[in-house]
Amino acid sequence: MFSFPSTARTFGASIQFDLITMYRTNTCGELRLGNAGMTVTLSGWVQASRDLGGMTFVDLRDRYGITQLVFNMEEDAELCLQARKLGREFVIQISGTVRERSSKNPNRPTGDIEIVVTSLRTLNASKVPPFTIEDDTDGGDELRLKYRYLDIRRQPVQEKLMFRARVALETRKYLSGSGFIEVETPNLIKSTPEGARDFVVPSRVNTGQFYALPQSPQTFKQILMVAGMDRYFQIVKCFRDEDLRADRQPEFTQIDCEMAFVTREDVLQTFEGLTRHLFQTVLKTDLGVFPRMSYDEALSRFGSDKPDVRFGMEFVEFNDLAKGHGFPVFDDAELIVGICVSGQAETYSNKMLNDLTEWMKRPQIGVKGMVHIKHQTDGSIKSSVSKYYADDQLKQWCERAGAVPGDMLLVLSGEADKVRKQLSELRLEMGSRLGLRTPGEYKPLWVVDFPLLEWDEDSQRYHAMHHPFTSPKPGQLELLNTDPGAVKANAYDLVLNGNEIGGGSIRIHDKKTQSLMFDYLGFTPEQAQAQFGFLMEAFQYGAPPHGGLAFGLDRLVAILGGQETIRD
RNA sequence: GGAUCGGUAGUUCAGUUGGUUAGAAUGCCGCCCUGUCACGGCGGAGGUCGCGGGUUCGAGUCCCGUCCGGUCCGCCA
Repeated sequence: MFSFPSTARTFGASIQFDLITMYRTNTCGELRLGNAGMTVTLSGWVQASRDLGGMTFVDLRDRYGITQLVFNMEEDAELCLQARKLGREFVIQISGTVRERSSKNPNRPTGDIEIVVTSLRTLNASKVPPFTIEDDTDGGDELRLKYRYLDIRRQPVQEKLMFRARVALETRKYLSGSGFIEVETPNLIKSTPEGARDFVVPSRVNTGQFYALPQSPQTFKQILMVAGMDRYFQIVKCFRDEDLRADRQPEFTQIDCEMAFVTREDVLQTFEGLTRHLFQTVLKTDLGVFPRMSYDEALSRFGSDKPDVRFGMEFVEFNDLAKGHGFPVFDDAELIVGICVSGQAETYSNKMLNDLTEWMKRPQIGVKGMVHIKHQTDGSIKSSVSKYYADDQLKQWCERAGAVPGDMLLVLSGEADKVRKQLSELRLEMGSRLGLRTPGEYKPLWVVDFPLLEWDEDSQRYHAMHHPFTSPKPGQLELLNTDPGAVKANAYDLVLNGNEIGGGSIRIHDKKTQSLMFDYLGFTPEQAQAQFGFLMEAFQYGAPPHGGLAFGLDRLVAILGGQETIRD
């Protein structure tokens, strides 16, 4: 594409060191037809160059856009030859005149004009980049990370960074406007394990001693409530030394908030407001009033504590209808539960059902088998369990599930907790396959009344489901001794399209209850004192009732931006 | 910690049952081209097939080991 010998293009060969008093009069994204005739100076990177022989076009790029430069052999041969030498990603400065194009490019905001260049200066040459700096790059993930500065030059990445900044700015605006004060909390702290492994930083002064990096500013924000800050927030890095996943990073950012003298209702209203504000300002979408659902209800209707409520396909239980008909798989099962898939009785062939069953048998899900009942459009029943149940009996199943002719039931059975999880996966998969999880549709949901404790098989004891500072719902503390698993916490999660984007609780604010909790969770008084003594001491100096919540900023940004992963 | 998939040209990938000189696209270099914008046409260069060992007349291909990366499980209040 370039007609000069490669020696002329070696790194730095043509850098000019004249005194430059000004780099640009405009950016590469702002000139329009109305600017025609203006003399301008632009600086930026060479995106691409097209040498047509008699004339050469160069696309000049910066953060704001791309502007086409034109060089003509007949008008200025020397300059045109100079332009041909430019390689990709050279940093150049040009001056010239804005001119209306004879053939316009409707795909670019600046596509109606071009710059007739009268002077060209190379500010810095560039090696050929290892991947193309285009919207659809040819570079793999690893390469893009190694040359992150080149990756970020790409417009889609720049847009994502700007988008994230905008979400953070709108968050600050909203919370500041609601009386929240942004406070920075320490990063080099004493280890206060919260379930995950701590990252650790060796101390230079005390050899052999280590600082921990915070997994969240949880205890600090509670201290700030005792300190009378009333309303605190922070957009803060948190660190957890655990293995990564597509939606999980060891270092991530939270919008962390805490409020004093609030009930659960106050907290939910405040952060419903924040979420609505973000969707309003960033996506121009009104989320309306967020529905609420108890943890127990979410689990029995959707098998998940973070259900995607963009579509129905709710769980239907069949224990009474299924048992006692000689089908051993069902007779032995703790729970027989299914979903009704609308209009698929005749679309889903046996092969498709087999493939689906194989998909469900993968170790990640691990079902042993799946029963289907097709309510055919002619009113008949086709089922994999016809051997054990009469058509009339199976029609009762359909009736319970609200299945009309043309619908299909998919039924799983087994141990209750496990089978709910499995059916939840199936529900999401069917929702995706049938296109019911509409991109651009947003259905928020508060999941409330989480259990306070969770049984852990490994250690044979109860663990805090949220964290040990979460308060039980009023009047439930006494249940701890009789039926610990039934105690509900004053905790809540904000769920959006099947993603947990935030979670929080009303906290314990008195030493007695907090000690009781630690004791119950298996901390000895000494351990509790050593790890959380500072908090319990603070609670003795007039700790106000308080509660709060934390959002995962990157997950929120990913959902707002319609992304699958939080990586970029 | 475990399972699994991958590593071949600058880059993204293909490579059959183990068999001649390892291919494509794109990028790069050169020549031609005055309205391109994924410019076009012609030509060219470019490879330690991740690394080490083994089987074999012969290994990109099969086996063992190892390193690196992805995904999933465990883990992640």
